[in-house]
Amino acid sequence: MTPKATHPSSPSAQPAAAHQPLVAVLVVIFTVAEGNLKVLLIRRAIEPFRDWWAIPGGRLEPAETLDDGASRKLVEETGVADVYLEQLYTFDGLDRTAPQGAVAVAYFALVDYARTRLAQRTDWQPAWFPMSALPELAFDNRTVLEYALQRLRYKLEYTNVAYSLLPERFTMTRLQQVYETILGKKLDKRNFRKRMLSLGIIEPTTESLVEGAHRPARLYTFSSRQPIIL
Amino acid sequence: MTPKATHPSSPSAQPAAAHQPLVAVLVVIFTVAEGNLKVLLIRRAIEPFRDWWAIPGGRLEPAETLDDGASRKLVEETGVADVYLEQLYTFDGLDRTAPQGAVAVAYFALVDYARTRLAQRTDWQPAWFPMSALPELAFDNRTVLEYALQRLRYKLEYTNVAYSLLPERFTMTRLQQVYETILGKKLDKRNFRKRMLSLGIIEPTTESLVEGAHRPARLYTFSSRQPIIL
DNA sequence: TCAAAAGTGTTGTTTATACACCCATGT
DNA sequence: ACATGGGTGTATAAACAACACTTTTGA
Repeated sequence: MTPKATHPSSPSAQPAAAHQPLVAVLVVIFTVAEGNLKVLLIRRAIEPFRDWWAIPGGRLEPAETLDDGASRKLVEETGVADVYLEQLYTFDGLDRTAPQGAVAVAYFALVDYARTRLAQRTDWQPAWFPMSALPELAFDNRTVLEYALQRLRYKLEYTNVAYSLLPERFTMTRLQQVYETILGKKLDKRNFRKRMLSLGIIEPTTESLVEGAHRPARLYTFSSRQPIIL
Repeated sequence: MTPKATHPSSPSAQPAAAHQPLVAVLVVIFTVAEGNLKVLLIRRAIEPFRDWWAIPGGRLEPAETLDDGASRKLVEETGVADVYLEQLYTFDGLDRTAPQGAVAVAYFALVDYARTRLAQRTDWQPAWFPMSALPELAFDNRTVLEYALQRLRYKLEYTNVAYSLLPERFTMTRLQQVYETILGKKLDKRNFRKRMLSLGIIEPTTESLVEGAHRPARLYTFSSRQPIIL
């Protein structure tokens, strides 16, 4: 959803160019891999905070909407489109190097690790970091990540956004692991299965996955791959 | 809460001044009065949409944060401070008169009608409108109002934000009317009282209010006048 | 036949809903 | 004494939490 609007000009408005804050978009990209919730960070190539890790982002292109800018950034960094992407919050810039001020419109996205192909750039070095082991971050990007994580945890409880973290077909255990990883706690297997099925967010397929020296696991799919509030 | 952050400059960043979108703040100010949920609108004094009704807002002053700008607007229009005020969403400008684009950071506020003193300005004419009988609005401000109303309804269910709509002391019936007005439906009196008290969001005082030819009503206060997630 | 993960039901507790009468007051 | 809004409890249904054993497979 991207409603659009703008402001009435105020009588106290300044001359157009003076002190107009810069606008940037940030995209917090989450994935679940190897039992960890991971976030994509890039290494800054320029001052300020040169060589520090930071949330990917940048300025809007001419005539680009915020949503479009966020989508573009996401594709540039990971190669994926059509994933869950929502506006998170708009932060005041702490970038003291921008004397006119800076405003960062943050988004967050959920991607299936297996589908991502990170941009290979020597100046940029995008890489996944576990949320539990973050490096030191430029600006106050840590605050942004914590805010995004909190929002993700809430959304997981009352929406089907997990669809964006998993492939077309998956086992119930795999889905449960994704929930457990993000929420940071163990869940009861029977209650979890009951809930997922009774809420109708996933459906069994006729296929199963033979994986090891044990009973094969039924494969499931999401009933909808559009965001749904339960 | 106002976490702050900014962006890493991108290698694809444009020259600093070109196509930089304008930033404005919008403040959706709600109150409950006369059995209606009302919103404060102003009449635009300038083009575009001159003489149309619109959500109050404007540009930031030099070195002003978004939260500060929203607070300032709120005080300018209503004279009240220390009320519930939160960032709502950032909208893409549809203001085609701004060729470089425009971004509107929308906030919403809840005020006690009895405490407000509207600015008396001939060029500005702030006035309360029931959400159920809005005039035609400038830009697509209607979308913003609907988004704000939806958020308010959600918040009412799982927070104590109603404190910002009522005076220090109030009757249980008054509180219930506020909920009913905003949610747009009748609530059961006994269940409502049980819930408010068991969640601990309000507390009885020793006082009561003698009002008419019937039993006096006990007065209550909010346990906290800070926002609390229940 | 053993190890490993998949799969499956019941019970108790908490939370939400529905619903009707008595109470204190002013006129 | 009556009209007005204030105030109270109980029974049912629904949602959630706790908990242990059997099944299917490969080695």
